[in-house]
Amino acid sequence: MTSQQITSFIRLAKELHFWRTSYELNTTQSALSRQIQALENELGLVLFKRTKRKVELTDAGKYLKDHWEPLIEQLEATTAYARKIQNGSVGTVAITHPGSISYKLLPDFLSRVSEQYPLVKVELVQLKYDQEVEFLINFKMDIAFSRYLHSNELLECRQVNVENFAFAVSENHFIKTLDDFRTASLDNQKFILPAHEPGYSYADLINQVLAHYNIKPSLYYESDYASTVLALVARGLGISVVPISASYPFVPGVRFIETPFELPLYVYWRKNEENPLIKNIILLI
Amino acid sequence: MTSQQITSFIRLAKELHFWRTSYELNTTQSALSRQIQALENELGLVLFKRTKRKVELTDAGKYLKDHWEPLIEQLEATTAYARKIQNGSVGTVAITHPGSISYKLLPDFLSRVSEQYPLVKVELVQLKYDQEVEFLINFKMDIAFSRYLHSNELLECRQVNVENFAFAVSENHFIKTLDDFRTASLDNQKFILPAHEPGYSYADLINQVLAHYNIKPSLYYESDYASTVLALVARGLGISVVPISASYPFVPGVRFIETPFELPLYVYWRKNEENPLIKNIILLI
DNA sequence: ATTAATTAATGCGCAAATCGCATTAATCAT
DNA sequence: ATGATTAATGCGATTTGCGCATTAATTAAT
Repeated sequence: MTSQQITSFIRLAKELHFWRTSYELNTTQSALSRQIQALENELGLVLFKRTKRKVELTDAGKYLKDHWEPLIEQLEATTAYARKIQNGSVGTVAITHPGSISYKLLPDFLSRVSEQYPLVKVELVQLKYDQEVEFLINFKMDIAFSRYLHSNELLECRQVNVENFAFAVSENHFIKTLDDFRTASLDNQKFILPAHEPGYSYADLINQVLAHYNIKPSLYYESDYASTVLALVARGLGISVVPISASYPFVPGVRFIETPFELPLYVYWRKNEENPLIKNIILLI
Repeated sequence: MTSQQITSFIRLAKELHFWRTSYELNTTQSALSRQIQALENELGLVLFKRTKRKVELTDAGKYLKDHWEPLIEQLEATTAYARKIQNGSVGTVAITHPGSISYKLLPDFLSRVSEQYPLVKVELVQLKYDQEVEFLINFKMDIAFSRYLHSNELLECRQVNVENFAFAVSENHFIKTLDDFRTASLDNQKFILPAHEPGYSYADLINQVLAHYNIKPSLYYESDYASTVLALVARGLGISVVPISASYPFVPGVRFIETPFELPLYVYWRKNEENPLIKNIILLI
């Protein structure tokens, strides 16, 4: 049984005229006639009552006309969907990202994704920096935006952009400008910073900033999540150093003081990624 | 696209082994390999990732395996049902019958029908005798059980059985035996009889019965429906003459007095009936 | 009643597809 | 390094499918 036979049958069942139907199907009357004969033989069914003059459906033929048509449509819809899977315009992509980009860069990116690939589902996760590589390699994540410079043979890496660091201080804090950091004494100030593990690029960059202003933070809270950090700053619990993009949403009670120090953002993915969907998404970045 | 290709694909998608699958499908490995290739080419899809050593599904292949299988099953179920329609084990038959056979003969017959053809639906109607032929010819009815002897060129007729007439009298009526009909005077008795149109066999037969007992009913109610007639008799509104089978259900308040007069039952259907279902049902009678 | 027109089936020849056999090439296990 | 496994492929034989032309049946028209 061929899909062609079935579609021919359905068309003929509607037209009830061999010659006209064969013309519409871009074939000859003889071919159509024999296709239908073959179908009837194979199924052991008489689909049409034919005279030399008229063609009409049998009861069984009527039934099959009604019930095959939606099936064939479904069949075609299914293969069409499979084709979308294959060319990567359908599926799910898991992305991990630092909290700071969720205000501007990530939404911009996601709106481009859903514009180009409306059927694609994106799973967003914020991972700690030390899990990023592992989750990519284990296929738990597909794409990682990261502030950190990882070097791994299995991963590809590109720098996405650069932005400046900013101090985040409470609105009421006596430090209000960048100059205040140079002049004022900061010995008693608490700092709220991400986990400080030497050898990791992000921590190193923050240290550079602090060092430039002669800050040696002795007391601080520790958090890797921008939203948490800023909430603590707003409550006057300390000063933090964050990417300036963390200031995009209005954060009540927090003053951002931009520094000239720069912070890159990287994106990582598996080398030789085979999934066409993920390849497509990466091309969008 | 062939149904064979699809079933081959599904089997291979389960086995993930060309040689074994081809063996199960009673064909050769080369044939199967090329079938799958042809399918992939036609659809523009890569269904399997093959190495010389291993076969595994692509994402698109996985999707199609999951979604094609139920479709194919439905397709087969559909043709199977169509085959039932063709051989007449599925469909609807409209039957008209006199009320009196609905107690014994008709239920017996219907239980044989639903035993042999469990999927067949039967529509039961009680028509007046003068509509029976018309409705058969107009395809409003398919089979007619009738007490009447119609002669029509387009119809076939067989006698189904013969039963006796019986008088139906109220329980309290002074007439209690057949002898009472010979001896008692019945001049003032009301009779409840079907429409009395001369020339119709059933009416004639009843007249014969009445004549034999020297009854000349002058006053009577008229009804063609057994259940109505008996209800009137039970209320003491008159005497009736009915087929003895009308006594099968317990009819409170009615006494049946069997006579030796016989009454045939006929069955009618269209000559050269084409519908295989109706032909099958008629064969059951 | 005869003729013409319509229309589905069919015989025939050719082209294309399919199949099975045997072989090849890649991969895995030992 | 060797042998075993396994999917792809070249090749020849067969089958299938198509188009053309014709046939046969039926309807419409004269």
